[in-house]
Amino acid sequence: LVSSTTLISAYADKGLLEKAQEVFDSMPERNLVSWTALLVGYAQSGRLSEAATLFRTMPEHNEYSRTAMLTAYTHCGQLDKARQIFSSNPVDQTVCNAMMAALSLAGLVDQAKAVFDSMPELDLVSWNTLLAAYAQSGRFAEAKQLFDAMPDQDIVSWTALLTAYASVGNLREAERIFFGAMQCHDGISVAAMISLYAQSRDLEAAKRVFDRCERFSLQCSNSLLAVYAVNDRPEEAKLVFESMEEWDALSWTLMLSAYAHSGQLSRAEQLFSATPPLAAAASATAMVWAFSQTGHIVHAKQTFDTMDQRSQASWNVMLAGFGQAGQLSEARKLFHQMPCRDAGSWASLLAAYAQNGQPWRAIDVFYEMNASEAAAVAG
RNA sequence: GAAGUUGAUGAUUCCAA
Repeated sequence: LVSSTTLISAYADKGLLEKAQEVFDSMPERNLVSWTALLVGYAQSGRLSEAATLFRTMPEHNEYSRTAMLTAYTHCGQLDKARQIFSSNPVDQTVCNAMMAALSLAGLVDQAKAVFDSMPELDLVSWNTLLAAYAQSGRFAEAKQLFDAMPDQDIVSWTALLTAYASVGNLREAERIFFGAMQCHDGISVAAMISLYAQSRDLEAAKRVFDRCERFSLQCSNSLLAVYAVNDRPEEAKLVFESMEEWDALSWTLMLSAYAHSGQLSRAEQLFSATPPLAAAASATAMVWAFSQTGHIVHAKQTFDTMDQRSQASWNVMLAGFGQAGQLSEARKLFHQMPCRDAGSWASLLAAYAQNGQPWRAIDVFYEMNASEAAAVAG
């Protein structure tokens, strides 16, 4: 039982869900841990419907499975469902922390603070979550105040503080923290500093930090790849990509969009054909986007049709593609085919009508939304 | 001995640059 469950987790981590499912199916008996491990696997690959089905059919739940499902809904923009899990179960520290993160992701920082205030016990994750919520929403004063009030701080807290300084454009203070106050670093803290330099348009400094810290490779490389992709430097991106020792789905997406951004569509296609299964869904989405951007809506649709796992983002990208191409009836059709819709889907449909001289239909669409969807779009 | 929550990075709407 234990070793099969370990195997499920291992496959799930690598995005090999078919394998994980196979192991799960062949188990003579299962427990909550095995169910949850598989659920998390689907959730992390963005396969929400499969995760939800597992959650519904599993014989029992505990804090682990509830937290996992709550987070899965959050990452797919389904805050309502996350709230439902939260409010219909007994209070649990980790579930509260996850709910705070969910609210923060939806931009509802004050509601996250309300959860924080209601918690009987706070741990480091609770403090860090609220700190990050302030930092990400540009509420610097509150972030700093909370940081100083925390019983103790770890590298997560320090990195969040770094973001807080960045959000108010205080690069000097961020440097002082990164090179001075912080006593240790990991891939994410270095990646944060890289993108901070990139935001202040100092690509040289970004590269310098990267060169000094290559031992934290994957996260730092992705961060630098993103810098080059956005700044139209496909050659430098290629150098980074080829020097990497491991790649995740994001690395592939970044490299593809570096080519796409610079108009090198054939190079993008070439790379796309070499994409490993782990990155297949993300890469295909990037290609759909690249084709739509360059007016190749037919190719975009073809690529979309060959995908066997469609994330929420991929549906939205395709929808936006039809909008840009002026194919409104296709857009509307796709919108109704989508298994679920998040704020981005509604926004894309609205934009499609608005940009094609039919703003009144956009208004109709707007009134079709229910209140929570409208709130999400407004947010 | 196995599973969940927090920090950086990308693609989808609007705006800005």
